[in-house]
Amino acid sequence: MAFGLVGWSTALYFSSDYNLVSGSEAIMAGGRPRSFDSDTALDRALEVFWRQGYEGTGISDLTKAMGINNAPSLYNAFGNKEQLFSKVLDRYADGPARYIREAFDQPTARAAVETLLHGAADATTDPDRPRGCITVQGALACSPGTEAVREELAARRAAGETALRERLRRARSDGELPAGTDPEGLARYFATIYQGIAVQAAGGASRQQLHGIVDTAMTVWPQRADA
Amino acid sequence: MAFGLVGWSTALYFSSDYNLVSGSEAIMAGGRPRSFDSDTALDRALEVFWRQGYEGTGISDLTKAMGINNAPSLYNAFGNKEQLFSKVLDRYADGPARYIREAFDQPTARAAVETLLHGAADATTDPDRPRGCITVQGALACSPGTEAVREELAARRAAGETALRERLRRARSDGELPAGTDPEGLARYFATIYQGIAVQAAGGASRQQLHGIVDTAMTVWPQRADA
DNA sequence: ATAGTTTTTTAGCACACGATAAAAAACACC
DNA sequence: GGTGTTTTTTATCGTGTGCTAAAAAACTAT
Repeated sequence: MAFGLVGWSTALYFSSDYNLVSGSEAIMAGGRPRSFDSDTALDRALEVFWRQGYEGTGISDLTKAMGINNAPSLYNAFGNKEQLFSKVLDRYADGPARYIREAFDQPTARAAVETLLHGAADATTDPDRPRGCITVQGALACSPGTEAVREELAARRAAGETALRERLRRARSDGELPAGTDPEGLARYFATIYQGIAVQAAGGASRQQLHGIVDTAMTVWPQRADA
Repeated sequence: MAFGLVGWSTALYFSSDYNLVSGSEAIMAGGRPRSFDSDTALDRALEVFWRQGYEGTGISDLTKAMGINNAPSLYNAFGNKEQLFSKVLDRYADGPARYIREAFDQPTARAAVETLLHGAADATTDPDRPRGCITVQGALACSPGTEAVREELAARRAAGETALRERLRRARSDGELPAGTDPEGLARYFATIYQGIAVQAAGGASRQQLHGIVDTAMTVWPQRADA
């Protein structure tokens, strides 16, 4: 009874979009095969959204870049423009922005922040990719009909800031940071640096210049009294 | 002869757009009077562009907000969308962003930077205006057809950074900053803070939080050895 | 071969975009 | 009151937007 209900409701949920690409490639039971690879298509879509922003990107820009001939194939595979953008953001986090999560693997908070910011300097000036950061320039300001996208990007930025704050909190507990340190304020400061670097990169600043900014920014790091 | 030629060519130049609003109100010789005030109309246009960005703003959004009934009146008064945006940016610099130029009136470079950044914290969170900074969020990323606007904004940001660099250079000459100070790098750092603050404000950070960021950012200020 | 499933293709929807030609309206000057 | 000038109004233009219904095509399983 319970199993039946659960199974039924689950099937009902998936039936609305089980042919959509979610994580890795979906298992297909028969039917005409896709003429394109979903992951590389997402990479192409990422590049366009990254360069042109959400509102600056048209469906035709996407299909052209993704190697999809017609709009219906795109809608069939990825849902509407907004859903596609979300999938693109996930792929961004797992691809070009993977360095962010990896920075938190550093043994000390200071090394984590340094790795994060120098990684940003590199990632936002990668010659093989668009300048800047899609999370910042994807939709900083937009028309009322795109508010949801703007808010999703703001939420993703906030999530990064939260992770940073928690890492700094832990560093204070561990004694890496002085007891008087304000983790919230410090995390906000480094998030501001991060986002400022994204704007600088979008404006044409060189990789070397951005690394210099990071070096300057790191000088605010609180020193322990006994150091 | 010379006067005639000059007068003629001047008239020719102005004849293409002498009815456009440039700085203050144009002197009109006869003709049907404007049904709207150009400066307040520009203020309304500024608000829309500020909130929605260049590409997120439609002509109909503008006419509605500016109190202009029909598109031709807008085109007649301000030229096309791109020209209107330029005039709006000028009005922004003389209005809500006036604090930027005024910050340079401070007696010391340090006071100038402090005034500039705390001014940014206030201006980007003014409850009576859109969040953030139009120079940053107006067109960070855009479609290929809007590249000129993106570049104009980048140029305006670069101009601010240049002014800051020159002020810091002077401070080094004056002895306010140590001889070993790098004015370019320091100016880039503070410009990054400024732009990061704009992103933070667009994302919903409070005024108080932004002032805290500024206080943290100012701790990098180089100390003289004899201080 | 047939049936079932999925994708692609074809064609087009309703609407919004930036921008403009032509005419009507409202003023100044004489 | 007429003339000249400028703005507003009316009615679009051509193009692009995000999106979709319906049919054809390409596969799997039987």
